[in-house]
Amino acid sequence: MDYKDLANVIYPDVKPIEYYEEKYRVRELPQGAEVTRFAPSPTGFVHIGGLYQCIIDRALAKQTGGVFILRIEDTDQKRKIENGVEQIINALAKFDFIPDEGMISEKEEKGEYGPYKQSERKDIYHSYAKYLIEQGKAYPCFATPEEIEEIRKKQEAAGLRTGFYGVWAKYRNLPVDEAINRIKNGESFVIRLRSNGREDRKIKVKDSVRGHIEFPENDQDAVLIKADGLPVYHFAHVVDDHLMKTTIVVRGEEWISSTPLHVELFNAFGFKVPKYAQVPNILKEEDGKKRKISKRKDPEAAVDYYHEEGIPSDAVCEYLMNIINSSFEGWRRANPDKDISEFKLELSKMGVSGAVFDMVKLLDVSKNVIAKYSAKEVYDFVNAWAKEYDKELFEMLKDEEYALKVFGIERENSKKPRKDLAKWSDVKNSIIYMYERPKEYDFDKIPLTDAKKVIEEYLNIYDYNDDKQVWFNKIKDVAEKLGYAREVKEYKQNPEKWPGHVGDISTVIRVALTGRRNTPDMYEIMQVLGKEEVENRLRKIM
RNA sequence: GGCCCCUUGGUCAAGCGGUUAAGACGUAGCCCUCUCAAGGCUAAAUCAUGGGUUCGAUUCCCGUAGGGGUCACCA
Repeated sequence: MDYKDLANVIYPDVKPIEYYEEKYRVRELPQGAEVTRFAPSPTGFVHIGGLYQCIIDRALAKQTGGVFILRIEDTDQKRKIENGVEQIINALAKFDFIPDEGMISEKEEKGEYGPYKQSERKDIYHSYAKYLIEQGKAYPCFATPEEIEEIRKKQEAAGLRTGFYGVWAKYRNLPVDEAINRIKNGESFVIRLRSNGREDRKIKVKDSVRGHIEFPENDQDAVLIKADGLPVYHFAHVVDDHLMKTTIVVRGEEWISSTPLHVELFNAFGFKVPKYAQVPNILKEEDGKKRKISKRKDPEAAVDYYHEEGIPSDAVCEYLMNIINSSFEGWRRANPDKDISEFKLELSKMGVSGAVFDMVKLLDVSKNVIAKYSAKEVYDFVNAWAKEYDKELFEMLKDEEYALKVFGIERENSKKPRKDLAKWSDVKNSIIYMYERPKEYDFDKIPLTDAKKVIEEYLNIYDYNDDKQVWFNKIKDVAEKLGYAREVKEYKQNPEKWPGHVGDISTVIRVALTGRRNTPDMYEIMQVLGKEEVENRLRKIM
């Protein structure tokens, strides 16, 4: 009885790995092309950190002529939720992340290197596990939870490292025939790596973001295949990324400490180790301390949050790109109209320390992004957002022609478009007065009787067809007639000479029209409201 | 606790042996302006700490502190 017999007892009916090695050929890609992959569990939840990784994955693939894969890591049944894959795909699609290859719906996929859902790759994992067993590089382990606990306690009592290694790896040297007997008796078991590593030897791993990292070799007989027959992450990662020809693994920094194991596994098979880019987490500041942004505590950890708030996905991506490569900001300034995909992302320029998520900065980025949209684009975005999240706004926007005029204020014919919108959820409040007449008026320091006089005078000379210059001169005329300074500058030089200046007069008109003291350009507002509405609103004061 | 990673203004950060230590967001002030949003200008604000190495350290090395990660039949 040898390892081969053992392997045959455990996995009698699987194909040899040569079959898969033959099936998944080397990709025909340009020199230097990167194959990247985003590999979430089907929890239905996309974390902002996941989006961050996707941006890197896609950028690397795109700028090198490579491939961006979406793979689903569903080897843990506990993590699975109904339609989790679909939800992830949809969430990513909202940010224009359409993978080149991999899952495209709950059950469908595209590409030649699948299946792209790990639960459907069981046979493949078994083939590779079998190969390792035949080589004596893996073995069945029958340790019960109680045994494992016992070992751990002994190790702790002795002040040693915990885990299955060296003499502690209880079933590592179990004779083959005994193992076979136990298996035939139906005993539950896992497959563990028979590690060759030594803790007193160092290995150096290159990380594309951090440079070289040195650690002790892995010497743990890590579990490869669980008792349920599904692989553990480490094993699936090695098999999948080898077979899918991944060239660079972008993943969170929590994986750094397991790379020695991964390297050992790649070496055990004789496979080429991919590059690793282990990226920092996005942090949240709380009570002066920084911590990883959390799914449970922080709503902004979920990418859906941004969609609900109406923060354009372009803005979120640009903000994240800022964190990935801070030179992006300068590039954007120099290339205001280029697509984000034209920016050349460089892993070596990436920050390594983990950035605190800054919502204020995001909103600022968002203002700039929105300022570049045309009235029609704004309309389409707002409309789509309102349809889902604000029925009242959606109804308000039914008259598209009018809405386009409203969104065109200080936008459409302006070289310096207004920058006051940061998210679609701000829209209603910022345009409501274009749809509803003011309910109350507050003229600030101007008494109501004076306000009425202003309106009365103004109504006499108001003409819808005036151009902006004439329009403004008429307001100045009203100011002068009522004894207010015609120019703000004059007023500032001798404030005691007048009760106020032209600005106060226009404030009266503004409040009468909109109920607000602060609005965008009043001339444009009046043009959009139209002659009749302007006159009606003004008369209402009287 | 072992191992590993990280540490420049409030935040994101440039820097890669000699700099007045960029820039952006935010904050404050001024200018512009019919108000606001912008825009322009200006200001305050940073190299965690102790040792080395060096003519010279933010930069290189070591220690310390602080933060984070990891030590699962979870990813």
